[in-house]
Amino acid sequence: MPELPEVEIVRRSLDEKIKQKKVKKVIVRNRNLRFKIPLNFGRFLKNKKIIKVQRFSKYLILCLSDSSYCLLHLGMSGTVHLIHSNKKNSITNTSFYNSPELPKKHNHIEIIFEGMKMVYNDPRRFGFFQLIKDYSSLKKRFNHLGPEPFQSKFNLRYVCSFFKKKEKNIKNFLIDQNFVSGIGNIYASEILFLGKINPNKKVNSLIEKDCKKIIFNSKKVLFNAISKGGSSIRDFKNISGTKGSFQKNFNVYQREGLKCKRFRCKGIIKKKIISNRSTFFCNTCQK
DNA sequence: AAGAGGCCCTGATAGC
DNA sequence: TGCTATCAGGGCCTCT
Repeated sequence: MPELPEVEIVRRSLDEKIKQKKVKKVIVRNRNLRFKIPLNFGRFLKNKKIIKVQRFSKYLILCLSDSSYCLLHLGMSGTVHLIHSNKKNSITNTSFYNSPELPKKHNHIEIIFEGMKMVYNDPRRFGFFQLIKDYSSLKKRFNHLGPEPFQSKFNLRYVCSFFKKKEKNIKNFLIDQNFVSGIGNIYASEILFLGKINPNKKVNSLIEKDCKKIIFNSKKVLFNAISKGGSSIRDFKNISGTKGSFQKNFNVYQREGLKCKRFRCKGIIKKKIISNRSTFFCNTCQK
């Protein structure tokens, strides 16, 4: 599910629901995620308040009351569920309602608050939690990441200078988090379609106008996706169980063999594997 | 240094 | 029905 827009949707509902809540208890059911959940995980979180929930790129950041942080990355298949209990003060037992949304398998972590708990589910285990002791460690943790498309640092000078002398194709760069962070495999294809740029094009052959289009459309696609509640493919739902609808706005992603949606374009959408990831584009209007 | 490729996992679906 | 192969929204590591 998760590129920047989907993570932002999760962040918003999480922030609304658990802000100012105090962690009463943590249950680690399965420590095996991308990084093994450390043994002190529960102890670290217990009795701390969630001041707010922030996000950078595809990372959720739980800001804790002692100025430490708990990072959460959803990987490919991570989902967050909030389960409300009907009875207060009975958190030691299993007195929570089991939401119909909560999967039976792969519930790794439960963070229990007054009256509700947050459950992290992740079948493929590519997601992770990380405990960060202070702000400078948090900065360091994100050091390798490029700017988000929304940041002013993601500007023409930055993009052009990054592209100089680089031999990789543009699709590859859009999903390269060192270059720009938050764009994943779906939105990369969509961004290139809007700019009429062929995903195979080498970045050192892009002209300034192309770079401008990439910057503009990166913001546009992500912004639109957020405003539609993200994309729900394979039944992604947000925390409240509502689906996003941006998948209805896909121009190319998962549209192999279908007609190009661009006005007057007679092209057919092609699918090509570029650096091991499916890439969709119109080979007529994307030059 | 940059780029290609492989790997970490489970589950859904397609094809036989 | 049941097998196998392929693919999936990400990130990190190694090798050249």
